Amino acid sequence: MDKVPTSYDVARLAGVSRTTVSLVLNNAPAAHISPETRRRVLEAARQLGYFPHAAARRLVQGRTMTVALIWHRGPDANYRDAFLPGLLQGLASVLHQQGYYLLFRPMEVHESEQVVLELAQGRHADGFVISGPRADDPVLLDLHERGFPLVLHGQLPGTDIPFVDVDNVAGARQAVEHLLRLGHTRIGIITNAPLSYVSARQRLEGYRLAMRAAGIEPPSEWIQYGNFDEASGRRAMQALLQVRPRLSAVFVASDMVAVGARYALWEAGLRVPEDIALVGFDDLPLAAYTVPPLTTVHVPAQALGRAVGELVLQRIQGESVSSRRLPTTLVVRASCGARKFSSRANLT
Amino acid sequence: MDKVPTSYDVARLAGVSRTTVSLVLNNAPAAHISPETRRRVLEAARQLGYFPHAAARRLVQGRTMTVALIWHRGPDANYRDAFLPGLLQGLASVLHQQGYYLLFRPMEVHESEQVVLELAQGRHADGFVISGPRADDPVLLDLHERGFPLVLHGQLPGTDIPFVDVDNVAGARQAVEHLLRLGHTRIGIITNAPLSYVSARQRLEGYRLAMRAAGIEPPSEWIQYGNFDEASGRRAMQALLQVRPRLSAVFVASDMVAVGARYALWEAGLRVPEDIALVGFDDLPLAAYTVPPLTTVHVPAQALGRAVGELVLQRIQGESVSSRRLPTTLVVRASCGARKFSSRANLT
DNA sequence: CTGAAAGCGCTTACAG
DNA sequence: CTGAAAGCGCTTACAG
Repeated sequence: MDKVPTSYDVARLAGVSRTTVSLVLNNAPAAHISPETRRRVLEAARQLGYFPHAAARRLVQGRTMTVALIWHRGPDANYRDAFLPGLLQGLASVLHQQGYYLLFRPMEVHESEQVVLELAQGRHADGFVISGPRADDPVLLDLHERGFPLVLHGQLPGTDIPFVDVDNVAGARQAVEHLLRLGHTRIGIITNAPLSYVSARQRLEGYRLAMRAAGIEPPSEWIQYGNFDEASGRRAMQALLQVRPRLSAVFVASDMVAVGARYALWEAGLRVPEDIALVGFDDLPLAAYTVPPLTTVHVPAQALGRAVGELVLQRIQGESVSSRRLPTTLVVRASCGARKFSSRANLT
Repeated sequence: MDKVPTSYDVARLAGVSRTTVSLVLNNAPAAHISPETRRRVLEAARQLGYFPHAAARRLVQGRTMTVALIWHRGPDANYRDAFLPGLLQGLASVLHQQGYYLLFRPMEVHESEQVVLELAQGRHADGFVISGPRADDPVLLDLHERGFPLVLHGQLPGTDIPFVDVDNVAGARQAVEHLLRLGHTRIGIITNAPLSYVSARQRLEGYRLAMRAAGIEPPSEWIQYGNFDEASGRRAMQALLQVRPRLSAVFVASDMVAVGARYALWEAGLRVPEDIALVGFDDLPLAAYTVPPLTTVHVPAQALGRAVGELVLQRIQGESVSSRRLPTTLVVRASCGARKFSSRANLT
């Protein structure tokens, strides 16, 4: 590989000192450089294809201009993967706009938050976005308390580390209110995950709030628990089908789980939405192409990425920030029965 | 933020020189350190939470232990996003295993490969994986010729830059041979993209090879062109439905396009697979949950990521490598008609 | 087996 | 307006 030019090469070619090269290239505000000198330096740099050595800059400036995204893999890996491209896109665009780089670090189940400590202490990044934080590790809290810029994507109960999340309670509530408005009263729920997950508790809470506001106290047999995947949705729906008289609608707090629930209905010979109406949560790309298309709560993955990026950048600049709960929007398709459709014309 | 410990702090606490600290922590092979000294250094480092300053190491060692993933966004952004999590996961795991970090850099349509030059010349990374390379830029070839480790994900015609891709020709051929084996002879094709895309040309080629081997010369009206998304698939299928006598099967060289094609069939009141059999390409997660489930050619995203990681690491180590075409596997579900299914029992 | 010294390529006070 | 010098925190020959 060719040797790469240094600021010395640029200085020599332009006939100035390395100081001047640095001043020009960094647009140093104080130092006033003559237009002619500036031009010569810029031209020399361009000609040599010079870009300052990142490590040298980082060392002397004491900052890396890098944010690390810690991406937890876990039992919900498939589920979360669906959000990765959007989140990454949103985060990267905000960072790039401010001249920051993005270090991507997936974390396997067996790895501990020790990884974050290592990245932080070794100054690989100026700040961290932790996606899918786990509650059982003190490292994060310790780093946060020591002032290290940390922002969570997803909530971690019992800490004051700033987080970004979707407003799960309001989103679920919207979904259920929509069903209520359509005249349903016997509305069941399948959660997206076990209640050990914050999001599952919150979505269930939204369901309860909507029902109570309508004067309905849902009995426990109307509530079943999903576990991220389709199989869990199928099982849960089979359980709900035992309820007598039959439920007329079910809110499934995850699109993937909803796909399994829909399968169970098909197996049981029930039509959607004529026999049972369905509303999902997440608005995964596939939701628009299920049969019938799934009415669901849209989760704005890119906006989450941007928000998380904005917060971590503010933290890096030393500002204090407060957590953000992004609003969701209900996407009405055919599975809720709000739209008239012949099964043929509304496949997608 | 607290000040972070340096090797000097560790040296002082352990009662040795910084040289020794470095030797111990880097497991320097030559220098034999007494077990007692080693233990003291390790203990001191642990106690202080010391990790060497990344920038300082990079500067002195002349390498970053980082690979950059350049992710092109383009007209096919949605399409490619579906592969991002798998690719990223495979790539990151290979890199991590060898102690490398991953820098993620999305590239918008308006940005040029100049970005790669900047990252390379500024020594932000030791090597690059370029996903979705574009043919119209000389920067990549120039960097490659200067010996910079570059590996492409997806092919770039007319260069000898090593690439990793799926074997599109063989995959398409498999798909079509499967339909032929089921007794179909009037088999149409909808490409995944315009023929300006290498993968589209190759998949069409696989189709042609299979047909010719069966003694069938498909007329041009059997061939329609998709353009990544569902809408293009719908249009293309509508065109294919004009063919008389009717085709009995269609190979759609992209699952997303296939979803649109399937929609067109629904609109036309045709059943899958009874009236027209369908085979897709890619095996996106949603393929298992279309109605009926889509028989398709599986593209191993994670394996692509691992392969691309292995190649770039070898290039960084100075080895020369040759491009790799990974095999695909046909996933037989219900849309091809090979599996008996009642429409109810085989929704998923 | 261990330490003193040089040097990686920058930026940044500090002089002039 | 521009240059000489120090220093960021490491690793690595080189001595001892």
